[in-house]
Amino acid sequence: MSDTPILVWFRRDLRLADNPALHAAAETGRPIIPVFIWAPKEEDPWAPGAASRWWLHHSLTAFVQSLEKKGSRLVVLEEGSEAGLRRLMKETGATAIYWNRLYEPAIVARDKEIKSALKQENIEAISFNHSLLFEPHQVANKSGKPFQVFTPFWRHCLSLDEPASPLATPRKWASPKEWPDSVPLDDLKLLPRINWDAGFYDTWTPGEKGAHTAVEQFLDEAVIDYKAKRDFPATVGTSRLSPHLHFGEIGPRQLWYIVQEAIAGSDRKGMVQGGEFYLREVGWREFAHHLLYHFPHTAEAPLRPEFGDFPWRENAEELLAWQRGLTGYPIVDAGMRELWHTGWLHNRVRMIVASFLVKDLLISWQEGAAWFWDTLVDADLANNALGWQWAGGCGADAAPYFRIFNPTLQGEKFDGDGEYVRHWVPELSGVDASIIHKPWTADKSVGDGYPQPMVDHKKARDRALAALAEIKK
DNA sequence: TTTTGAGTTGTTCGA
DNA sequence: GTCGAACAACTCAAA
Repeated sequence: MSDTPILVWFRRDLRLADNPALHAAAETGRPIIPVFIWAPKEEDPWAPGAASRWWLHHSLTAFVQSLEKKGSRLVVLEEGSEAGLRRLMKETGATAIYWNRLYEPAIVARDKEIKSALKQENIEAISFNHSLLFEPHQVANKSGKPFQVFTPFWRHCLSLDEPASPLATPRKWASPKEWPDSVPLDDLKLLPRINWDAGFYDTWTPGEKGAHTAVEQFLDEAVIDYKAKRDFPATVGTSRLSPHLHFGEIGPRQLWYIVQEAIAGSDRKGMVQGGEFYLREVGWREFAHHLLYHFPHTAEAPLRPEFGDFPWRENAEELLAWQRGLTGYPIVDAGMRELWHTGWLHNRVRMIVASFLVKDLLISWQEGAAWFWDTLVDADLANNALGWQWAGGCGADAAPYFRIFNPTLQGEKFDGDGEYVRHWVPELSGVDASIIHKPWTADKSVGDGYPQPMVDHKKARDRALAALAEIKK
């Protein structure tokens, strides 16, 4: 029994360093069979979108290579998770399964079921925390309830014990004498059939190594001025780590210690402030997971129930104009085109395009969330739900009622010289900075082929306020 | 139980 | 151009 193999079930923890399930399995000295199961139906209705699948394909490819360097392999299955695990145990004589926990409602339910079924049969099924600094069930306010406001949530987290130090990559581990069959990665058909992902390759390097390169770059360049620079989409002022974090190519505990170390090792004031602000953003990721775990309906439905009656408009044509980046508001269109081209969008611009869809067009945040889900390489259910509900005013935001972004003003504030717009909206590349965020005010027509604004913001704002007043009653 | 203080990211108006 | 107040009285978390 003690030398039977252990299955290490990899999901979105595609890394060797600080991987608790792998680490624990390696400690036993028993043979390890790494397994990945592609069973998107089990995550329904939130099976990975197209951009996510692109990332997953390349992340798995990189992960297979790192495993092979250790003399190991990745056994890929395409079937139901429980059935696949059982079949593999039978085939290999494995008597234990280790994995790292996830927190999406459908996955929690599935994993719980598998765990209790296996445990009843005396199979060792052990799960670990790899993806959060503070797990949802550890954090509660003084009345024992989950938090719904970020600041007290994060203050509370920081008062708890510091997250454990990251685990080292196991130097080596035993492998089974014979490897079971594995589905070739290409057979999963994760890559898009039409070639819309060309721009992704210039932008991203999925995989554990790519994640660490991104961290180093962030520490070298951006973290110093993070607080000041992170709002300007034309500069590389953010970490761009979100997809790496989502797929677990790096974990937040690693980030926590890397950033703390950088702060301690630097005498530059901006580093302390930048580092702390950055970790606060990591805290938002924690908060998003906290909320989705404790309020599992919030991927689909508003956290604030009164928003169930909100008079959203349905308008396929306007939704399409937004998706295509043809709204006539340059900063919105630049953002939507960056998203389409790179599978990612700067955080400031996410807020701007979201506010435009929800407040200016009065199209529901769920429509926006669905589009982001399909097009973002970092699409993450918890973060997506929190972000869109925040934009919609129906989520965890203490004072949302009068916050309606003005797309012209936002453009002028955060892309003052128009560099970002010029890059993503070539029709406007020759337009002067003074009017690039309001090209419709030009004396003579500018921007060949660029559309007129699809709504008048002032009127749209009044319409949104009226709609908000309606559900207040 | 009641009270009190505070809340990611904003905009507009009028001085 | 800059600044503070109003937006509208809300909800959460802690004392």
